[in-house]
Amino acid sequence: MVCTANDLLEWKDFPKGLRVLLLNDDSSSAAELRSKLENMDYIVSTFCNKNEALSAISNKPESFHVAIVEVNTSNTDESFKFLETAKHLPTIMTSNIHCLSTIMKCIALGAVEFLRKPLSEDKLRNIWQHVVHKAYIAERSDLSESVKPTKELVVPMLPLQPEKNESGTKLKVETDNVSRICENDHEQSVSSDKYPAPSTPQLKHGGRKLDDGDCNEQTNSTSEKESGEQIGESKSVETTCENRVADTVSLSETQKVGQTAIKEEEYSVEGFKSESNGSLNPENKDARNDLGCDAENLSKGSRANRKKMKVDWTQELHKKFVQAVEQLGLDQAIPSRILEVMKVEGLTRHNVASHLQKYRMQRRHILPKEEERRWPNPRDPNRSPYYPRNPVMAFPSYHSNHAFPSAPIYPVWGRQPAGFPVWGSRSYPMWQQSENWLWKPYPAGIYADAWGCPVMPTTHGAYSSLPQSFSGFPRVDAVDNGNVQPPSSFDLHPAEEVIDEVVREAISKPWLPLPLGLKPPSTESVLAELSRQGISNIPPHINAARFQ
DNA sequence: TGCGTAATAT
DNA sequence: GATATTACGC
Repeated sequence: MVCTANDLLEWKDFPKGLRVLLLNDDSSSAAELRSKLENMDYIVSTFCNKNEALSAISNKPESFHVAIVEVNTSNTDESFKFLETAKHLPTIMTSNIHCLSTIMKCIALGAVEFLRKPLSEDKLRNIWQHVVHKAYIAERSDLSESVKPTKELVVPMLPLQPEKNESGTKLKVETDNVSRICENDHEQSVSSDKYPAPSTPQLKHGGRKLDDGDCNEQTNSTSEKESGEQIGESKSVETTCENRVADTVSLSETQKVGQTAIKEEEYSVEGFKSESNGSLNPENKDARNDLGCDAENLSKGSRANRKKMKVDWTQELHKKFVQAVEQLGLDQAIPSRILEVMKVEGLTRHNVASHLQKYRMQRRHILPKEEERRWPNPRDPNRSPYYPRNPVMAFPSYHSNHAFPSAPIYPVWGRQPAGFPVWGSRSYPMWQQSENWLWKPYPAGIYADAWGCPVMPTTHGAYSSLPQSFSGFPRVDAVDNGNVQPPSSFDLHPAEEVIDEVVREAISKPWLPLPLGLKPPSTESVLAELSRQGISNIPPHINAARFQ
């Protein structure tokens, strides 16, 4: 280790006195560079020969904190060898070369940064950051098996940084920043030398000032915020725009890309899509909060990236939801249980609760109105008391723009004004109607979700396995109160005469939706009946519908 | 801690 | 305006 964290702690006036090894074939160029560095109170040792430089390093490793090596077309191999040999020394490559492969190779061989010429003072001034980074990384590596918090390690270094920390508050902000950085670093790398120090920070952080207690929105990307570049940020007050990102190439860039990709990784959940980057998992909220000021002050785009994802209640997802509700029964359908039944990864109890809320609202407020409209007179003799007044929501309005359901569909039956027959309970509003909570009519080949056509339970098992609305004929009074009660045995097993009456009515009035509890006839039986009646030509749009 | 509902955000 | 999310009381 060239320079340890402890060394830094004891280093007054850091980075003054930073010892720089300068390896440059071109003596005039070297002299110019040396002059600049010395003006920054750095101690420069110039070499024009790789072997001499390596020898010096070998003899007195402590003599150098950082190396600046000139690469040109004639000495690339030499430079590469230097990198390979002096791995422990943070080495910055400088060059006029714009060849990406060369740059990449340097970085791959351990160069902490590749600076294109001309070298601005800003670039040179900040070379010390690589020393800090290296020291910190190495220290952490040594402590990899200890529980020593990274914050403890780095925070003491802060006072060594510029005098611009004027107040405790400001320092705290910066401290937090650094600690977060450390944590991020910790996530991304375990092996220190594997990853070079961050590229010259000021080049990417715009004019963000340390003493600006507020976190300005001067960064352009989240990844920059989250990368480890803020170490020594205080040094980057005077930033020039002349050599921005394109001038600086280092693996940090690569790291950041990967890191960002991970952070922005989307959940791939059936029926979900993300409107913003980030995890669907709302637990990330905590992570965001942890970012505190930074998170709160990200640019608008970044903020959007961190926005909690909205769940897109697609038809498929809603179907799962309703199935879960059906399975549990309305009174048992609480968010946590629905969540369990749905088994949709990434979906949270909150998501379900919200959806359940809407679901209930629709049941409670819209359906009764619809029912009133359809059955204005409660004493209507045609109104069978055995029809539930509040059927479960069958066809929500949302996602009408989604593709047709791939799920099994119910056949159409009866003739509707629009020419589309439909199965369903008479107590369901006709779902082709334009009420906004209903599915908008499909242009052709009307399909409906399975819940649009509840069927009589085929078993008489435990009540809890069946939703009231589907398990027979819930008591109207109970439903009207908004308190759905388990149906009585009568509800579960209506008298035969009642069933007969319902069936008779269904047969005599085929244009009405089927009441709850009646299954549509099978394809075969329909075709057989039509054939028996001498009807052999089936309209294509009916035939196209998938009969079950 | 989880639920239901109202308020707020998108 | 519709819907999702969040806040809040229970």
